[in-house]
Amino acid sequence: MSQGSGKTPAKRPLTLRDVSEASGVSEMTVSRVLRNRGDVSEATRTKVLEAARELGYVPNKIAGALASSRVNLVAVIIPSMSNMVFPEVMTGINEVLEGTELQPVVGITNYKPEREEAVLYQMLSWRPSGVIIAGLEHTEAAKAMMGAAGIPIVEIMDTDGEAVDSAVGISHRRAGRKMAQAIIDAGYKRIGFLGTKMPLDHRARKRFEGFTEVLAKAKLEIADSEFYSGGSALKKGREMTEAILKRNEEEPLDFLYYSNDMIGAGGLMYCLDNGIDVPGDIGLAGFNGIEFLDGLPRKLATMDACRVEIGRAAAEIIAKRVEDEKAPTGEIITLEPSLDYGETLKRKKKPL
Amino acid sequence: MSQGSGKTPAKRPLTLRDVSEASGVSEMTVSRVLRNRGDVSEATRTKVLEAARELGYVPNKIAGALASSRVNLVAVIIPSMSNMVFPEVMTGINEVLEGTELQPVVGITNYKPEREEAVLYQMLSWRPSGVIIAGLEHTEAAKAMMGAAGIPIVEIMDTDGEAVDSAVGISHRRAGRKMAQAIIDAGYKRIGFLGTKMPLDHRARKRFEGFTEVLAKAKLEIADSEFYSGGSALKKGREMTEAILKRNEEEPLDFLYYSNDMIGAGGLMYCLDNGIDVPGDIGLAGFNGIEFLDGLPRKLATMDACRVEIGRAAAEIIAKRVEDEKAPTGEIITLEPSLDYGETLKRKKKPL
DNA sequence: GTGAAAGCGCTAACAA
DNA sequence: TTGTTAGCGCTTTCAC
Repeated sequence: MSQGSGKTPAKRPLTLRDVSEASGVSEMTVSRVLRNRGDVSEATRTKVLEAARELGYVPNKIAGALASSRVNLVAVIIPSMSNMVFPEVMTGINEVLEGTELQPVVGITNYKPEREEAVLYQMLSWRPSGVIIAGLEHTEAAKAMMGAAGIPIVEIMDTDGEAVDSAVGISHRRAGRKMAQAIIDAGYKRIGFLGTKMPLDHRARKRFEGFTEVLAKAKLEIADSEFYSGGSALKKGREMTEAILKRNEEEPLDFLYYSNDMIGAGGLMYCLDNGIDVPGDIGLAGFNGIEFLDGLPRKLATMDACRVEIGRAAAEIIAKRVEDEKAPTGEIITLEPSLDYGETLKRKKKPL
Repeated sequence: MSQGSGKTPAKRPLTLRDVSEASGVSEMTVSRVLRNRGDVSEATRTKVLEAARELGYVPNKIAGALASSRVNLVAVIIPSMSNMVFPEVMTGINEVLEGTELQPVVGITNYKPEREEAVLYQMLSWRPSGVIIAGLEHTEAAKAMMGAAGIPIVEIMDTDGEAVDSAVGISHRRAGRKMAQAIIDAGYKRIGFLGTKMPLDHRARKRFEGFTEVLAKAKLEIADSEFYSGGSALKKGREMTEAILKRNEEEPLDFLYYSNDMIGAGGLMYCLDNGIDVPGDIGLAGFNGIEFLDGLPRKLATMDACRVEIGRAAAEIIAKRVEDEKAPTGEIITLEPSLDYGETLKRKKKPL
């Protein structure tokens, strides 16, 4: 059976040569069999496969990759794994890569540019076949590395800016604008903003910019805002909502725009627990369109960030480029975020 | 600056030799500088570093790993990334590995043994320094591979069974027993069970077994049960709760035990929305202790699975073994799951 | 259909 | 402190 079970003590890892000797077939042919390359007679193929299984041989990809200068790894570099959004992007990436030889390898940056640079460097040192990386904002060094890597690079989530190579995402500015317009159309006037205290979350920033821009055109502005960092987002949503509402009792807010669905859900619960009429007294909206929202007592208005689709499209770009060296570079795919009114944002008062 | 920016067109990836030529220092010494190994004069060190930066050189770990037969990768093989529990395990693993040269590489199995086997094979073919893998149940082939790999293997989450090498986790049987005892002590009698339809989730199964075992000792048994698969767990929790309660109206249930916190949260919301007195009319409990629960209108009783701690301990075992070849193998660490009564499970009626 | 020779880009071990 | 010589385990290439 396996190397460990009996005869041979597990010391030196097995090599092709061991399989070659055990099967009486040359290393080269063993290699061919194991990779399903070239013509090999059924007889030798069987001999080799048997010997390999018998020994418990696991090929050494390090050596293989060095010799062939082909590495079937795709580096995926994202800020975090704990906020529901990136796991969904991963789902999309996996869906596509499962149909290929390519394997995703994930690196986490925690929204820190210098960490991103380090992770990218580590990843590139394994000479992956491609890179999928969140965002368009990177250190100069990171951009230089990606520019010089000579492999397909896909920047995801965001298309408001300059891509190194390809990009797939939504315009967060546009998402912010769209939400602002819906809120204005519904007749809300005193709008509060609640978000994360993350100067480095460029996408949240861009949404905010688009949002305020449209408000300004309607002669409105954010009436008050509240920021948090760390902790249970649901709980923070509650707490911030309570704080911002209490702070504005003399001149009450009539809408709360949350920078993500989780704090939005917390806010919704706070309102419901306190008998606040949503969306009558106050409207609410989040961002992301996480599946989770379906289970809430009332469906939160949100805007879908097309996460799975972004993952899929990004992986497809890489797969295509790996398959065909001459596939076009610099492809930019802008998805359209869709607004879900849920049950916490009134529809437009009157048609335009 | 970088290779791409100007003079040299990005074609062949840069090698040590390029840096060697650019700096007029031997390849060997360049290698030493880049790895901070051995004594190198400050002068040459500077020359080399400058040349490397100038060219935008990124070392080739494939070649390095092959030459040194050292790979600073730790394979982490887990069933899923989308249920809050494994991201937390990852947090623990990262915390520890960040202090070392080691890098985690994650593979996802979707609770499928054959997928696990394939992922393991892929991972081992990169000759990682260690493996952290969820669960104690694997295919025979997978166990053989791990046995023969000659690297530290840590099976995590569960300690009810035989480990290949080391293990860190809780006893899920014990967790089930403990929860059953608390429920019985609180005086509940008609207990419903709600869980996932996942024959391959061995840990859920073991909890269930421990749970029913203790009920049996108290001459009780599960009055009814409900299972789901896929979809929004929160929503499913609601739906299943409604279904199981309606189905038992003539002889009402007084406790619902959920196999995870997310469906438990859905059930809690259902009860609150429908004016059911929790934990008076009916008690509720989940499993996992996810941070998320803090934001609910009422804190759900749960049992902490020690996820971050498990990740930390597993990573520490690997790190120790990598550092010291002769560190002991076969270490088993059993953590104690702690019961959190929250606000949905009454305390014991009277002291024993 | 099969095998032999020559590296892939780096590092261990030794020499200078 | 620095350089030289052999590989690491595979695949490429070319010969048979």
